[in-house]
Amino acid sequence: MAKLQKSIEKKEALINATIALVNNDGFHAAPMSKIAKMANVSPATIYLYFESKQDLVNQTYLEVKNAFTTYAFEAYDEQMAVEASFKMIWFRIAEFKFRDCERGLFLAQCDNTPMIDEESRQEGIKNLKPLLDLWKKGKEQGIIKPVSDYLLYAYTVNPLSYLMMVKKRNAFVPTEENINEAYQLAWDSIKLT
Amino acid sequence: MAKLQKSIEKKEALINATIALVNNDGFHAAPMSKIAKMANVSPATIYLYFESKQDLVNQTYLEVKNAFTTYAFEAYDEQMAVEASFKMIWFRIAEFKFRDCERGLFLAQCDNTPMIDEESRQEGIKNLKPLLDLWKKGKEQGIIKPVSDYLLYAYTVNPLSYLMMVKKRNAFVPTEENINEAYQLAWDSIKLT
Amino acid sequence: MAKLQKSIEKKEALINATIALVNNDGFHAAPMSKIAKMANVSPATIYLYFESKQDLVNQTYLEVKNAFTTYAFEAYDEQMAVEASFKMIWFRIAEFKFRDCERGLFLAQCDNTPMIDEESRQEGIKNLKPLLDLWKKGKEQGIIKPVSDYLLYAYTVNPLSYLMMVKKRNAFVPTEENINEAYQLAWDSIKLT
Amino acid sequence: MAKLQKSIEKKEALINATIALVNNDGFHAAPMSKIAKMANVSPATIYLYFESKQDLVNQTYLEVKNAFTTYAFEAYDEQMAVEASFKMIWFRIAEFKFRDCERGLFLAQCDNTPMIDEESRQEGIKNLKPLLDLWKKGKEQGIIKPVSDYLLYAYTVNPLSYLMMVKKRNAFVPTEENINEAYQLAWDSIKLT
DNA sequence: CATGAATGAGGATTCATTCAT
DNA sequence: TATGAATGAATCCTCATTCAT
Repeated sequence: MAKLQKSIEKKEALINATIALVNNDGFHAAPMSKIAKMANVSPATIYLYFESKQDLVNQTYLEVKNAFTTYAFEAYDEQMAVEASFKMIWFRIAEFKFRDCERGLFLAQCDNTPMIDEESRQEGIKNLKPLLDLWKKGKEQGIIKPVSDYLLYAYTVNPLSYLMMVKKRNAFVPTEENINEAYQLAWDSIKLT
Repeated sequence: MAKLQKSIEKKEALINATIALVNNDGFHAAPMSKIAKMANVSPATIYLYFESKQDLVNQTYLEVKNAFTTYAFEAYDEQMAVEASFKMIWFRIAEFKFRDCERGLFLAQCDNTPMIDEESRQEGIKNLKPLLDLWKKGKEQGIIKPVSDYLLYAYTVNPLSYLMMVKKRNAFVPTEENINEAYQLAWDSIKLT
Repeated sequence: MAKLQKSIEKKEALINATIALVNNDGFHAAPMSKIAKMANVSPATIYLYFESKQDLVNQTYLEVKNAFTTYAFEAYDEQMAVEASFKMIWFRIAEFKFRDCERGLFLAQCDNTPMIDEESRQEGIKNLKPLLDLWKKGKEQGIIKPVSDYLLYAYTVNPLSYLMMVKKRNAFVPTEENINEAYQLAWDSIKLT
Repeated sequence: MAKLQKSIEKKEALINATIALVNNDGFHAAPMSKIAKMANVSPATIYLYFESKQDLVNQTYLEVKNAFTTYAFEAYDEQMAVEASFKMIWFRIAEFKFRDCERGLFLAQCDNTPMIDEESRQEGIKNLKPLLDLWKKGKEQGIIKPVSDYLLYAYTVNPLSYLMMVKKRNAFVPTEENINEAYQLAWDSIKLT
């Protein structure tokens, strides 16, 4: 229906505005009035879709996190070999982050900041299940080091957040080749032997 | 002199309060009034030591970054072998971060947020020179992968920031053994062969 | 429309409050909070109508200056003789100042104080054009002394500001007769022969 | 004594600083700290010489007003004819104001602003006695118009304040000849016949 | 006398949120 | 549903004044 459609579009616009503004200035410099203006909406309208600023940010986080993991695991197939699976997922993660730079950056800032409710954070983590399953299998098969998932995450996925950051600041803009190198570092880090 | 001493103590107290409050609530929820209260001074007093809130945060960042790198490179000796050097530095970094958790966390938040002036950020980066020198040597000697320093940093030092974060949230509190594992992941990631 | 009407009323109320408070206490003792209270609005509301305190004062000045000159020159007719014109304008000026004492006083304070932006001051001066034209004609016809307009202004219009001041302080409350005398002083001052 | 001397110098410096700062920015933008700095003195020191900021400004006013009238009436001689006396006094007033521009301006601002205590204002007015006496004599002798002293003041002395103002703003810088013209306007204004 | 450090009260301004329409 | 206007609470910061030395 047209009405529902418009409603969804407005919500989308608000979420996009939130991402853009929080990315540039941080949470504390992204006032509701600016978000509203950027989304071509009255400040009051935001409260038709979100309960509060916190809620807006939380939902934005979840929305992006969902898109992120959906994309990452879209082609995932439990039948594939561990290393191949990991490689594919890792590259899809990288692809998402570097292609949709704004969204990737936003996630990074959420993950490194007391900006998101603990509840939403937990919610976001659930999405990673396929990756954790894969790691479990990898460990069982003696392909991946038998260490905490937190360590595996810290050394494979999280570095990409850092690289996003420096890219955003134009300190280091990674090339295709750099991405390949990065994958190698990630895999060498966690693979057994 | 007693006066100078007191002055230094007050500045120290303000910096500590800033770290604590920014860690818990983020920049946007760390008002000057709270910082003042926590440091047992009047809000107006802050402005005797710092020009503005931004200046306070910048200086805090630099202070901590200095303490951090000073500690990390304290025992560094150019004569040592590359791997041994790296291991020592890495462990000192880890030690600093996990021992002085608050400061480690504060740095992580500064590094992943548009909270710090670009100028101060640049200033902070300069301190890493010894590590960059070491990597250069390592690459020349064929011990470390010939990739950008940004990649090496992303896969050795930055993961520690992530681990700090999850520790702070009590999601995963690393043991001594975990630290050792983490080092192994870091080294395996960047070493050549 | 009712909404627009209310909006205008509110702006009016703010301007009136500004005039009253600046008159009594001077710019430095007319805080936005007091102005808001006197106008029966929240401090924040002021910023819906004015960009800043400076803007509020500038606009108030221009508003009053406009009302003032509009009134002064309303009945002005270029065809009239110079002396008659001058007399009429002078009396209208006097009438405005003494009838709407608050506004007259406010202008006087603005004109004798570094309170108004230079830009707004220039804007306000433009309104005087009819008087300057009249003086030009008077000089050409040998009726008015051939001296700078600044001198003519200083000896005809500005004295009224001074008289406002002393009236406000209840030092000397001019009667109808005093006004007539004042006019005589003004005219004798600038007329030729 | 050297000590007393130094004390007087300090007070003088404070008064000069007050004049300069109030002239440029108005009372509200002349903080004690700036005044202290300009006088090369600690803020606390001001309070050894003046009870409060208000007291400082009041005393500055009286000091300047005294200097002003002292100079104006210095050569006054009751025996002289009325017109000659008036001319002399008027020119000394003009001379003071235009030579010591800063002080002249300061007086003008004090006289047109609720900046000075009523008490100090009254005190300052007393100094004008010689001029009032002269006017009285002039009226008795049928030389000066029989109107209120306030009117006479408004049309002879006060215009000079206005001319100071425009000079300060570089709108109109009076020449020697302009001053002579101004005197003529003043005298024509109040003289009888 | 003189001061630099310290501060409580208050200033302008902004912001998340609400309400009348 | 959508809004522009409105606001109380809070934010950063300044200032006149005081106090320990």
